[in-house]
Amino acid sequence: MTKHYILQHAVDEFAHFGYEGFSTNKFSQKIELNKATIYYHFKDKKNLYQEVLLYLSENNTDGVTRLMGSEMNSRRKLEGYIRLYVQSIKKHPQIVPIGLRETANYGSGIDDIFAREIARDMEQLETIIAGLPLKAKYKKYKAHEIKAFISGTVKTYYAMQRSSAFQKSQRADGEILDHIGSFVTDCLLDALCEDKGE
Amino acid sequence: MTKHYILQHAVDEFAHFGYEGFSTNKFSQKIELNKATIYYHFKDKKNLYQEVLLYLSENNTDGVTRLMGSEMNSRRKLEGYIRLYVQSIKKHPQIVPIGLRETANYGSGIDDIFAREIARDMEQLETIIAGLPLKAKYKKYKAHEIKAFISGTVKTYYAMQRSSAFQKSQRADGEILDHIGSFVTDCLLDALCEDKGE
DNA sequence: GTCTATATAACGATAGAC
DNA sequence: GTCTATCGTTATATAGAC
Repeated sequence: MTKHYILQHAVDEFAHFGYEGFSTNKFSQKIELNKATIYYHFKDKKNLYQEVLLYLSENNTDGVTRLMGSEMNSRRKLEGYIRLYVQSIKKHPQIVPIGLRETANYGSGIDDIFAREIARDMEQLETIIAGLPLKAKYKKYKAHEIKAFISGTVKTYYAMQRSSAFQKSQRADGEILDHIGSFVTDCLLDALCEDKGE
Repeated sequence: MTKHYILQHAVDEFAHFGYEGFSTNKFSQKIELNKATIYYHFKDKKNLYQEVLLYLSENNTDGVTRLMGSEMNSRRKLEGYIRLYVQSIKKHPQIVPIGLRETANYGSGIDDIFAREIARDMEQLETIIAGLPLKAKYKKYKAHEIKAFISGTVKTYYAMQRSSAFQKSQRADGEILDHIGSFVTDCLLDALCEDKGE
């Protein structure tokens, strides 16, 4: 299906150049399809980008919802939450640059549907945290700080490892992401939770 | 001085729209200066952007260097390192969106001078970490993970608080940044270091 | 559903008057 | 040092043939 073909390649193109840097001219040439064909399948550039965002966020919330319904304790649920996040980036590494740019735009390009998905994700993380045996000094922190820790650290580390400004370790994506995922999980649990609590 | 006037406003414009989204036409109208005047003071758009990056990174490395030469123990030095980072964003909040987009670009727009500054910063952080009484399980982590934690979490949290997609707390910049700075500091020291070590 | 051809606007950048 | 005027290019988007 042509529409799917366009979408798949648009994910890479937006990840590489960003929304403003994305050119329909160059993109159509690169994927060897006429520009008008793209406009037949997608209303405009903005619509194509929104579909890309939707495609990248698919099934993420489902996994977390399944996790919430499980019998695990809160420590395991937080581990699972981070693992699901890492897995989503393994599946679609384009989430990293696209997500970082969205963060940089202070959510100006986020529509209502997306805002609601974000709110739901934040509520689920909030629930997990509420079940943790938090040390007293960490009780003032909520889901926002933890979310910023997880997504900020994982994306930044992945981008650093892919960056030309740092010595490239040339490790595979999966290895890099598992590594930083473990760091975030260990760091969070060791810092925030009472020893061997729960 | 006109050149400084242009630069000051360019910082805001690039922070708002990104490099590709920055229009010399609109920018010149906004600051009520002729477009040709801008091109008299700056060779081209790329040069203006590089000067913006340079302006935003001024004096940051100096503070860290001063910190390194002090008599503090490594815990205090790490606290100081994070505080200096937070202060640099307080002084120039535009670092957040611009920095996030640079990270998203995997360092493709970073020239050699900048790459060397980054490398030096990383070495200094490495030295601080080497002096910490790390728990055995954290000895495998280096400056890259810690750097990603600090800069990723602070920037992401600040952007989230400024974002329309989240409930805005309407706190002032300084308050937001001190808050997340404390979180990062506490979290890092509590997780990584042996209790009351050193 | 995919193409050719084109409309219209904005882009970055510069020549030259003052 | 700042302006007017304009160049050449590229951008997003569409009308209409097939």
